[in-house]
Amino acid sequence: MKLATWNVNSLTVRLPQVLDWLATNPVDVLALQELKMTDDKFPVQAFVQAGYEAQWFGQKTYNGVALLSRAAATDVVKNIPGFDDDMARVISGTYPLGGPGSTQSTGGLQTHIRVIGAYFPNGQEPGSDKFDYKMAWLKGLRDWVRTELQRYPNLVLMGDYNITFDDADVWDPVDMRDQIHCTDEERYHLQALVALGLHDALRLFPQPPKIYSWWDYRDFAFKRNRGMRIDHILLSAALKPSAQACWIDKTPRKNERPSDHTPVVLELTEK
DNA sequence: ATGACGGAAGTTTTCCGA
Repeated sequence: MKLATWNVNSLTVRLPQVLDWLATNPVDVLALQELKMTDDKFPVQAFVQAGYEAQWFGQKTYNGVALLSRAAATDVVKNIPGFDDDMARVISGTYPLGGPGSTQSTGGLQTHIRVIGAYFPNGQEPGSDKFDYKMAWLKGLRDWVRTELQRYPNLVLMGDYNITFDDADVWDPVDMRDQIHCTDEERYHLQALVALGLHDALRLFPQPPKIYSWWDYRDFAFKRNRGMRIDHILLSAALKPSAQACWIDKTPRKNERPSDHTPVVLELTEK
C-alpha cells in the first residue's frame, strides 16, 4: 500500500500534473493541499476517470484539501472537530489497509487505516495574529489526533506541516533561525504531535543529505537546492513495522509551471 | 533593507504564501 501527500498550490493549474503523477505513481491514497477552489469547481470526474475516488473540502482563493483513493473512504470528517475554523485545512477518511486487492476485508479496525490530510497554517511571522492562530490550530489538531489514535491504531497524518523538524530540514539554518517554519514554538508543537506516538516516516529510512519538499519559486531556489522539508508523513506506532520505504519525489518540481512543493510518498507492506 | 516568483481576485494593483 502506498500513500502520498502533495501541496499542489492551485488544483486548477496543477490538475494535469496530478493526473500525470498518478498515472506514473498509482498510489492508494493521495492527500492534496492548497486546492484554492470552491467545492463546485473540484474536478471529480477527471479523477474518477483516472480510477480514483475523491473526498474534498474546498475554499475560495486559499486553502482547500482533498483525499484521492483507489478504495472508497468511510467516516469522512472535514476540519478538526472541537476546533472552530473558517478555513478548509483538514480532511480525514478511513480506508481498507492494503492495496486495492484487499478491499473485501471484513471491517475490524485492525484491517483499516485512518488517513488525515492537513494543510497546516503558514503563520507568516512570529508574534503576528497568524502565528497565534497557527499555535492554537496546532493545539486543536493535537487534542483531536490524540482521540483519533485511540479509535484508530493504524493512523497516518500527512500534509503540508509548514514546520521543519530541525536544522537538517533547512538549507540555511543560520539565516532561518527563529524565522517562520523554524521557530522553537512551532517545533515544540511538532514534537508534541510525535509524542502522541507518531513517527516521522522519512527519517525511518536512510536519506541523502539536504533533502527538501519545498523550494521558493524565486532566485533559482530549486536549481540551487535551497529548500526546506515542511511536508511530512507521520505514522502511528502500530503502522511503524509495516513501513517499507519513504521518499520525496522531486520529479514534479521539474515540470513546467510546477507547484513549489513536491510529493512525499510512504510505502507500507501488504497485509 | 528589499524583493525576487506564482496564484487568485479582478483591474493596472493587492494580498498572500513560505
